[in-house]
Amino acid sequence: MPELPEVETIARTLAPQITGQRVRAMRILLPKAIHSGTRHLPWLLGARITRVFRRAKLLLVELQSEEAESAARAPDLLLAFHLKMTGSFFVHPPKAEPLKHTRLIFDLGPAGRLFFDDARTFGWCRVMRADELADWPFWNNLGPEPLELSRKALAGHLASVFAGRRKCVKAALLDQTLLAGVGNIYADEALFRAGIAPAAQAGSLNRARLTKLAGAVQDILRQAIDECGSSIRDYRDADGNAGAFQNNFAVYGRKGENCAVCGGALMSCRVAGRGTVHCPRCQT
DNA sequence: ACGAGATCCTGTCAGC
DNA sequence: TGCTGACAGGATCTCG
Repeated sequence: MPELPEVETIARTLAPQITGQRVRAMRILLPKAIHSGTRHLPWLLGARITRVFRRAKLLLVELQSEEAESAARAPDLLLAFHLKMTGSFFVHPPKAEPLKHTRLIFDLGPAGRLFFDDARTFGWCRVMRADELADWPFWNNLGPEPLELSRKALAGHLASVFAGRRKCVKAALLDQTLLAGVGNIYADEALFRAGIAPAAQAGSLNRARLTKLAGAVQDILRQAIDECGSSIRDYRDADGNAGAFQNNFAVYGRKGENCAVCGGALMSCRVAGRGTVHCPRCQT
């Protein structure tokens, strides 16, 4: 379940392996993994990868088509991947054949074959011209990056987008149009650190509590990036390494265990349709 | 306009 | 031992 820290880690580990390489061929093993239709696929052939980066939970691969390269124009193509729960990348040797869950293969010639694997098949890839990004509603509706704002600015942003909202704060944190990158794990962890009950109404939180929440979200995301993300079951980065932040979880996956702060039992419930663990004594 | 719930999908695990 | 059902969850869709 790659959230912001996991996608960031994947982008950082994948970039040195594929930047500068050309796409020689592409193989689609699961057609529904391509969300954009196939009209742009031919442009990918011969295109050179110029950048690998992240926005929200999207992994973005920027390319320069052969046509743009010969005309000395800027990179003009973009692959946008959403890994959803089980998407992963790995660069295999040049002749590697697909694995059980391989959905897409990008043949990079002597540099190897980039596999997009995804057991649960929720993940997808959009193939776009770079200038089509501005017309993509999903992209346009994304909220700000939590680590690109100061703590004060993030608190102010939360105050403004949560104002008047009756939905619970956890659902609001998971809403990518309000804030980008936070998923179920880091929402639970941030709410615990901030001492806020997941079911509290978003619009009911005062400025002091929102400031605490803003700090908790930023701290948790920074620490998780420092530890290369969290590995639940099968998450691996593009070097095949597991993250380590799962060892720091205070609540996620710890239902029934004792709260590290007050010693009371951690409770499990459903909030916003998601499995949620919290400490009823520390979070109000 | 907003919010809640169902939906997609397959691997894993608890319980019988 | 082997089967069944619950569960995991991001974004989208439908419905109230």
